[in-house]
Amino acid sequence: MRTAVAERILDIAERLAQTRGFNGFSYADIAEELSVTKASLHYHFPSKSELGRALLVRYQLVFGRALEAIDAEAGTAVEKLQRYIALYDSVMRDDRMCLCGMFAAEYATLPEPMQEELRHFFDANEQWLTRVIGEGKRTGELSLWDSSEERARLFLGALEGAMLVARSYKDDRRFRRAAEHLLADLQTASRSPTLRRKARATRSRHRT
Amino acid sequence: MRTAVAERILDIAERLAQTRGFNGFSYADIAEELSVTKASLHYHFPSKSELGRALLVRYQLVFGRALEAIDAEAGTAVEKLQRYIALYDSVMRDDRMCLCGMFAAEYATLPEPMQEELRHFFDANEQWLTRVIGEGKRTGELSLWDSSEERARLFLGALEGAMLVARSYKDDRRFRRAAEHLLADLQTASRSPTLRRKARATRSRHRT
DNA sequence: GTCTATAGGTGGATAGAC
DNA sequence: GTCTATCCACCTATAGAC
Repeated sequence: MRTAVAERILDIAERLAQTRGFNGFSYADIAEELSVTKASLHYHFPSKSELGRALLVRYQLVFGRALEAIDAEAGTAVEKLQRYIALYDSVMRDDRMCLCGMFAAEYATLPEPMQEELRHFFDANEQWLTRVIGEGKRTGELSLWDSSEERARLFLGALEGAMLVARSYKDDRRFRRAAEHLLADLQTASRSPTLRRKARATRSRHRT
Repeated sequence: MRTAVAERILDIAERLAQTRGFNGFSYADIAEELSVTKASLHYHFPSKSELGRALLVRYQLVFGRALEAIDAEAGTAVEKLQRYIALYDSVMRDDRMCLCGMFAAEYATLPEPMQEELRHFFDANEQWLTRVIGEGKRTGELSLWDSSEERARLFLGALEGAMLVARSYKDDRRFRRAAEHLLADLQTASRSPTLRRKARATRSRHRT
């Protein structure tokens, strides 16, 4: 179990990381906001690398619990995806970027342990989305011409990208619209014969 | 007209910015690669802020010319979008992130002149995409249930996000697949009555 | 234009008193 | 656990010789 001070440090560091990036804040920033010295912070998190890893581990834990709550409470696949989008939306409304989207941009500069945790986050999200989209496919709520996994990857990437761009305009409606349209596409992605031909063509291209 | 040395500095800075971010490289990095001293760099670009702005201005110029070339050479809207995607794909194959996607992540830490140039880049891209998608709509190549502008924003954001995530896996096929599926959605986004109802609902929600 | 030298600041991190 | 004091590496930027 982590101390209350450590949690406060993580809270502040998380917000700074989500707004300015991992390379965009320092121990001095946290220290000032918490009204302690930099040295005190090093007692709780000896290195910034360890602080960053702790941020990612906690973020995944919270995110994972949120996904479990969605599974427990939401009925249909569409409802689940709507609540998944709402998770991202609440981050945007707080003028933040998804922590992992932010770290993905800085990937090349991150210590290896953080890179590993980051991939783990994306893997877990893709797996959850793949499952939910697969459920929706089976129940007939969603109609895709491609695989649930491909669709999950597109979905995740598109949400991250929509956040990224919307932040430059400080316009969270931009994000919400993109998210809604993305979900609408899933619910309707064409059943036309033309489309099915394309799907076959795309799939065969990927096999090569 | 800019000197050859200034161009080389921009080339190196651009690659560093696209891989490590604007806050992820220093004058020392460029100096070492160019085998000159840091002081020499300041002769060409007095401050890092000005260097960053020069990067964005040149990037937009090159990108803008590429879009003009697409307009001149490509026939159909689908061909244009394919070539637009190819622009991003060539960046990915070089293990880079779109410069502007990268800067978008660091937005909060950028000097104001760079923030302005960044929004300008996204605006120009959205306008071009809006026009091309609108063309495809009129010719019947594309079938969307929402506006060309909304679709353009989703398209741009989704490409940026797909790049962002794919880079964490050093897997450019990930990006290509997402891009292909995104385009396929555009070519087919459902004509079903169910969809049209949804479109009306979405539009009315946005009016409020 | 490029160099040496350096200023002035901030980064992460540690030692040791309390 | 938190502090003061300090280290050293690195950052952007400038002065002035060549």
